[in-house]
Amino acid sequence: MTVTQRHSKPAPDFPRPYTTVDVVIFTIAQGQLSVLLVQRPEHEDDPFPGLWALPGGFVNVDLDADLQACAARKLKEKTGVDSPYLEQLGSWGGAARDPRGWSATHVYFALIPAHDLPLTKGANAADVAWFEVDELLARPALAFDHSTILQAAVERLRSKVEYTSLPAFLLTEPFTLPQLQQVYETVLGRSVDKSGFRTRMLAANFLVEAGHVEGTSNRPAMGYRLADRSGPVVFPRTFSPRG
Amino acid sequence: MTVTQRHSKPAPDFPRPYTTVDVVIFTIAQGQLSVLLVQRPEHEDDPFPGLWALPGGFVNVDLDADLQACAARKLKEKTGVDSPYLEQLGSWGGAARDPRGWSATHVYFALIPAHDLPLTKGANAADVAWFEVDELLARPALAFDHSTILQAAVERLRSKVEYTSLPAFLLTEPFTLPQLQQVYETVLGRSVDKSGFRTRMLAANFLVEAGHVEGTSNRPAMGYRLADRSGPVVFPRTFSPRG
DNA sequence: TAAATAGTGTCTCTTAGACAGTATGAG
DNA sequence: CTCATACTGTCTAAGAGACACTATTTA
Repeated sequence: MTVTQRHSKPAPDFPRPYTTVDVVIFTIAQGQLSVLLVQRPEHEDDPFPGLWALPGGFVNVDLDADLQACAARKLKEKTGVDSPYLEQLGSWGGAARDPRGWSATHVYFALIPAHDLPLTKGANAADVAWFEVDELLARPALAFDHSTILQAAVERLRSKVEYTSLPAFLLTEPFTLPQLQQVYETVLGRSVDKSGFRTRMLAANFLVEAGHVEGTSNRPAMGYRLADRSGPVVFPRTFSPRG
Repeated sequence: MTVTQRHSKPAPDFPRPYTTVDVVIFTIAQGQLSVLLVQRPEHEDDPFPGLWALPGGFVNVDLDADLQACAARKLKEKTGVDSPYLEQLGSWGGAARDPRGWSATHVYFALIPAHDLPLTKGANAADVAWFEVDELLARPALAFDHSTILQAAVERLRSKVEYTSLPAFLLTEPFTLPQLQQVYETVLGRSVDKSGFRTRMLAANFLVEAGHVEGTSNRPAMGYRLADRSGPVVFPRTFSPRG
């Protein structure tokens, strides 16, 4: 895809900000909500050398048809995952966030199934690793304004988990209701009543049975798949326990 | 504010997309949910000549400290309103949305109190007018991808109105509960039970009494102001009537 | 007193939450 | 058998929705 200058005069010759796309990639690793980061090059002339940052980079106007495609490309490059849950989080732009000048980044957030990539340098690229979200939030030290962005992403995720089926996208299919409940509890950071949880999930009608799954031990549980992988289901209420 | 090239090498010399900011400005005009549009110049070489579009334009890297400031500036220019409710809606970018080339727009949405600007050309600038949202959605004919963006903005607004105090930002203070209820009903397009509505609003604890307001006729009603104008309050449940 | 709008009381029914119970597998 | 985990039943209390009622003004 190339930029075509059709029968229109060019846009006024304003100085243009840098345009980038960043992706906040969540997974459950080692039983913790985790996010994928890449390490900035150590070269002194690069901004934030050696610091960790969200995966992302400049929009390529020849490769990327639109912003979502650009985000999907970057996600594929870092994780190999092809069709995860991917939604737009927002955009951050200003004069101060990048020492090279005025820049704006379009941020997406992705959920991918539990990844066994250990919490060390990754396999696909050097200097890629999973980090536990809670540790990053406690000691924010990411490049650019990425700590702020990460915080917004976690807030959005935790808030949506209260009333949607989003956590299902963090599991490989088929999964069991106890597994799903565990993911909810991990993300929310609190326990949830089993009976109410099951009623709620089944009433929302977004799961289809997929035969019994041989658990690691004891009684096998029913396995489920998502009826529709295009997006989460919204529950009429929140999970909040009684006041 | 100018772009400073500090002790960092410049960013790689990728072609940069155009960067714009657009604002979806809602108000209640003539008892209808309405949005402010500006007419594109008639000049043949301009994209979408003569069509109506959302107010917005290129980011000015010298004037605008960040995206939000840019949106606030554009809103002030068109309406004179200074500190409305302003939240980010999202961003749209791609090769196809502007004939002049790859572009990305950061979209904000604003709520301003009922405006008496008639549904004709405005006072501040030529070619500015309020349009009823429902008519625009029924016959989408805006420039660029602005019909798509408007639809997303209306969906976001209607969805948030179900469980937040957002409509209060569409009223001038002090306002009465019946007035507020009327705004909810206008935006939602359905009626709401008076008793439940009052209980809910008062329980949410975001209103402070401001003395009785002389109504246009009959019994005067209590006037209220917002306890906190920085953002809406979130209700624990939705407005949905019983199934 | 009538009309109009502001504001309250009350009943019912749904349902979330809590928790105790039963079912079904492994060893 | 026991133990562990999957799954179900039941009680209770909060609160939303529906609607009828009272209150306070103008004309």
